[in-house]
Amino acid sequence: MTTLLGPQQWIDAALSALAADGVDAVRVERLAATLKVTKGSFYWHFPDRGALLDAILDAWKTQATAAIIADVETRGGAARAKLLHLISRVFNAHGTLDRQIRAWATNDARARTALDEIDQSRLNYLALLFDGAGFSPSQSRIRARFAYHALIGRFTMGTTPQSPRSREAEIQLIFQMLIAPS
Amino acid sequence: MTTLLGPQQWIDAALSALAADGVDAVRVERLAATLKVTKGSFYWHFPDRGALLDAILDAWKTQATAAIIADVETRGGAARAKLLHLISRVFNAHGTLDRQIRAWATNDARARTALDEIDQSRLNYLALLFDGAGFSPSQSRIRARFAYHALIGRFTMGTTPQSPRSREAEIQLIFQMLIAPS
DNA sequence: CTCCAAACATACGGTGCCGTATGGAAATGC
DNA sequence: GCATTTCCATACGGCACCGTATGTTTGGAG
Repeated sequence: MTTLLGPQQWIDAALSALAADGVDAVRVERLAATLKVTKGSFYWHFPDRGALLDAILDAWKTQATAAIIADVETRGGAARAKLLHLISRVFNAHGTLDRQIRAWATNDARARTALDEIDQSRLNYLALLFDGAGFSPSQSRIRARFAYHALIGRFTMGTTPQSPRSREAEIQLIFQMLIAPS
Repeated sequence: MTTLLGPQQWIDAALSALAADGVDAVRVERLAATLKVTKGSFYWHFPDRGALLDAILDAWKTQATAAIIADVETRGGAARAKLLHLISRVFNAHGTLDRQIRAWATNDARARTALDEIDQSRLNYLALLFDGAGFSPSQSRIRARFAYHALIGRFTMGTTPQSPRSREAEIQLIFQMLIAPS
C-alpha cells in the first residue's frame, strides 16, 4: 500500500529529525531520503523549507502546553495540589523537543517568537496556581518565573538519571522551597 | 602597522561571532572577511575549522568559572554571605556566551563535553556553599542543582528587563527560597 | 642589503544543500 | 477506459562553505 504522502508525513519526519539532531538536521533532501521519496514530493506540498519549519512550530505550539494544562485541570483539587501535580508531572518529563526548539530559538527569530508565546502562556498558568495558593500577584510572578527557569534548566541540562525514590524526594523538596513563606 | 595576525585574533573574532549569532556563524570565510584577510591566513594558524572550535571552547573553559569563584572567594565571609553574593552576582549577568555554548552543546559532542565539565565544577562549588550554610550533603546537592537549573533557565530565556529595585527584591526572595528549611 | 621563513593572497576542486523546470506515474471523476 | 488532476522522479543551476595547492608579500636575523 504505502499510501501517498501528505504534508503531515513531512511534518512528522521533521519533528523526529528535530528532536533527534536539532534544526540543522531538518533538511529537505535528508527527510526525503528517510521517507524514501525525492524532493520533488516535498516541493509539491510545501513552497519551501521555511514553510515546513513554520509548520512544525505550529504543530508543537498546539500540543506543547494544552495537553499538560488539560491533564492538570481535569484532576481538579486545590491550587496547591494542582501545583504539586504539575511540578511532579513536568519535572519528570524529558522534554527533548522543548530543548531542541529552545536551542533553535537562540539564533532564529521565527522560533523565538513561537517559543516566547508558549513561555508566556505557561508562565501565566503557573502564576495563576501560585495566586490560588495564597501568594500576592508580585510574589506569584517571581515564584512562577523561578520555577519555570528551574524547569528549563533541568530540560536543557538533561535530567540526571537517578532512582524514582530519590527523584520523588527531590521534587518534594523543590515544592517545599517554592511555596516557602517569604 | 596593523601587526600581523596570530591565532588569538582568530579566537577573539570567533568568540564574538559565537556570542552574537551562534556556532553556525563561526565560519572560516566570514571571520576572514571581518578580519580583512583571506582564509589563506586562517589555514596557516589552524589545521582546520575544528581546531578553532576546540580553541574557543578551551578559552571559554579557563575563564568561565575561575573568574567568578575567585571574585566570591576573595571577599571571604560566611558561607551564607558568599552564597548570596554569588547568586546576586551571577543572576545579574546576561551570560550570552554561556547561552550560545549551551545551544551549541545540544547537538555537538565536543561542546557537550566541555560544558559538562564546567557544569560539574560550578555545581560542586555551589554544593560546597550550601554545605557551609548548614545543609546535609544530599540536601546541598539538590539545592545546588535546583539553583543552578534556575540560573540556566534565566540565561537561556534571557533576563526580563526590569528595574534594579525589583530585581533586587526578586533575588532576595530567590535566596530565601533556596535556604528555606526543609 | 640580502635572504629566509613566517604570514597572507589567489585560484581551484569538492560537497551538501536549496529551489526550479519539466517529464512520468498514480489516483480519480466521468 | 480516458482524460485530468494529483503526486512524485529526474535533471539542472546556483550558493556558501570547506580544505588544498601554489604563488606573493612582509618582517626580521645576519
